[in-house]
Amino acid sequence: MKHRILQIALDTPLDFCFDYRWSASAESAEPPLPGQLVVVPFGRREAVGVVIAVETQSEVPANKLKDVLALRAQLPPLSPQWLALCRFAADYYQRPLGEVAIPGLPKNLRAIKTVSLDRALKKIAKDAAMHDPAPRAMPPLNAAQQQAADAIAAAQGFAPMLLYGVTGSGKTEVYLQAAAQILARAEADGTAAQVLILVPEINLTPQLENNIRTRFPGVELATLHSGLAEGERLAQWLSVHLGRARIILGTRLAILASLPHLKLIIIDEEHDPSYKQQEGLRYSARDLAVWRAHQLAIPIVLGSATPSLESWQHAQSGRYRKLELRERAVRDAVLPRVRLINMERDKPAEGLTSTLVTALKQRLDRGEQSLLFLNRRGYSPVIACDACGWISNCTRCTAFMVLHKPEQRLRCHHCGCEQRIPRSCPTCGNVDLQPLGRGTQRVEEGLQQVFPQARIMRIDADSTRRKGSAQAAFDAVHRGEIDILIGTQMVAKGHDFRNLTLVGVLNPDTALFSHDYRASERLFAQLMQVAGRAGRAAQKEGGNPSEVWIQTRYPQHPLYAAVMAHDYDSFALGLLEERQHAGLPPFIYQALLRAESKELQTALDFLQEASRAIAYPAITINDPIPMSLTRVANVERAQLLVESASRPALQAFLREWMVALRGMKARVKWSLEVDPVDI
DNA sequence: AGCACGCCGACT
DNA sequence: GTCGGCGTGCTC
Repeated sequence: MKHRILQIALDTPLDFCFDYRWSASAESAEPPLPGQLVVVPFGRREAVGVVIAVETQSEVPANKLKDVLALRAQLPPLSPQWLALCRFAADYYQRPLGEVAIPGLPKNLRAIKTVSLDRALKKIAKDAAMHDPAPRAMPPLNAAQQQAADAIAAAQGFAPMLLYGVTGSGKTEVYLQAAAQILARAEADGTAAQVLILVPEINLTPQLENNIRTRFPGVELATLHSGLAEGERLAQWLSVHLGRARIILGTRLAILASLPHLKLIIIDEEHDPSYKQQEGLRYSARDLAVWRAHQLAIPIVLGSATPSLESWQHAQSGRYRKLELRERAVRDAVLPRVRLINMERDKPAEGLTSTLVTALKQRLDRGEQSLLFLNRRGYSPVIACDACGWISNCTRCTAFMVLHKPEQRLRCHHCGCEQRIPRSCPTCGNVDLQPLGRGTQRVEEGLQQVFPQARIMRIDADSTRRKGSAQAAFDAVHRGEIDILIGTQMVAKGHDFRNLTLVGVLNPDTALFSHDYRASERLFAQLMQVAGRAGRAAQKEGGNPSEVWIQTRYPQHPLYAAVMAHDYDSFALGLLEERQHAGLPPFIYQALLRAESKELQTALDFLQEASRAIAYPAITINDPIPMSLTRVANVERAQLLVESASRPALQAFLREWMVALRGMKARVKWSLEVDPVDI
């Protein structure tokens, strides 16, 4: 048979594959294989697609069928397992297969013109040669670490494990030694093995990459994240796809990579919200990773000091095996003492209570470092006129314009629009406009007044806009050139500041009363994480223990009691009980239909119609409501929550629902999110 | 989503 | 007279 029909997945919103004719030619007599890339004519343009199936017939009328233009034969086919992963993700998140499979491929492979893989391959070889072996032994583990590493390495088949360890307990060492054991065993057996390590944000954990390189001399390491340049991305992706890279360090997008010899998956800080993609295909890299481990029958490690309630629940029920690290890895490094400052009694000036100022002063006198955490960038979240009540609303969004003092501008954090700070009130002319509230810039300014001699640095998205500037800033802290660091959640993650003995948390209370039921879970994780920055080195003989001070107006709140006791267990138990009573995840499953339009009513009407589109048992369809941030960039947004106690029932409903919605010819832009995290 | 076609308003 | 606004329809 000289002719075949190829079913091709293309990156379009159309939810089906396209059939193309393939004819044997001089250079390729054999038909293509599923998983190969092809160039095809598509409408009036050309597109790169993935071969899904090779058939002998098509249901498409012969006069509509077009010929495949080119086969990317130089690239080994993507594996059936990879195609199955894409198919699962497409099904589960209700997106077309091509939209899952294609955008994750390097741009150079998706380009119409042929690329030279040779150049990329030479680059890989050169990079590998650059890191010559300078062999270093693994540091000794404590008993709990060793037990965990051995358990991971000894696991057979699909083995999901929750590595629950306090901050600074040395989870990374456990990952690396388990990986070393698995790689060594494969080498002894003469088989190929790859270990995938996912991290929330690669730029915030630069030590890890160096750590792996020195620990695994001669072992090829690939990194996959969105910060790579195109040529680099192709080289890294190829080294993984061709099975050369043995350790793959990546962010969430790495879970969709071709990993032909995958034998172990590790997800560091598994609770971190960054594992959820928040646009396009809204996947959870953690959930896909668990599916992938199940598919390949391999172990997967979910590591955290404050696991997601989903994973914790699985560990409690026995579905995941729980491995625990209860102590800090560095001997004599103890957990910091966490205390509260009642802001009703100790009134803050410049955002700082006298207790915190005294603690900062002590650190300055002793030559130790301090970290202040405030999850709000800018100078003040809003400016207002005392005389007439005007406030700096964004004209395009239901949000305030934030004052950015260094640039002398008001800026909307949602639509990005900016303006100069008005000299006087736009409505009444009053020249005395007041900044209300406090962001990192304002705290930095206040600190400079209180401690004029101190070396103060601010780290947030604004201060680190230029590439590499975040790294430079963190390096300065590590070199001891900074006394007081003030920052947003950027400073809470991963960094191991050895001379840091004080953490101050300035204004965490807003999350206590959020409408988002996950806010307290996130706040707890954030507080534990930032508290964990203190006291990572061994405590000096007779020295003072590290301290964490939390400024709050609600010192009686149970969340703070749990943070003070470093007691995730009972905090999680309480939250899970609440969630069960309230019928919330992880006890039920959700999907969210969003609609946007110039007119709010149009969006709500569409959702109302959608809610009546089909009837289905065991499904709760709630009323459409405007989103909490209703208008962004002059677009009104509304949403409709769908719930079920059964995941299969929800999946079956969504499949039928999507068919009905696509047939509705909506006048709005709509999208579906499965397992939403921000409601 | 792209990318075309198509039918009406205001510019050199 | 043309340039260009975005409604509508198609992609094997």
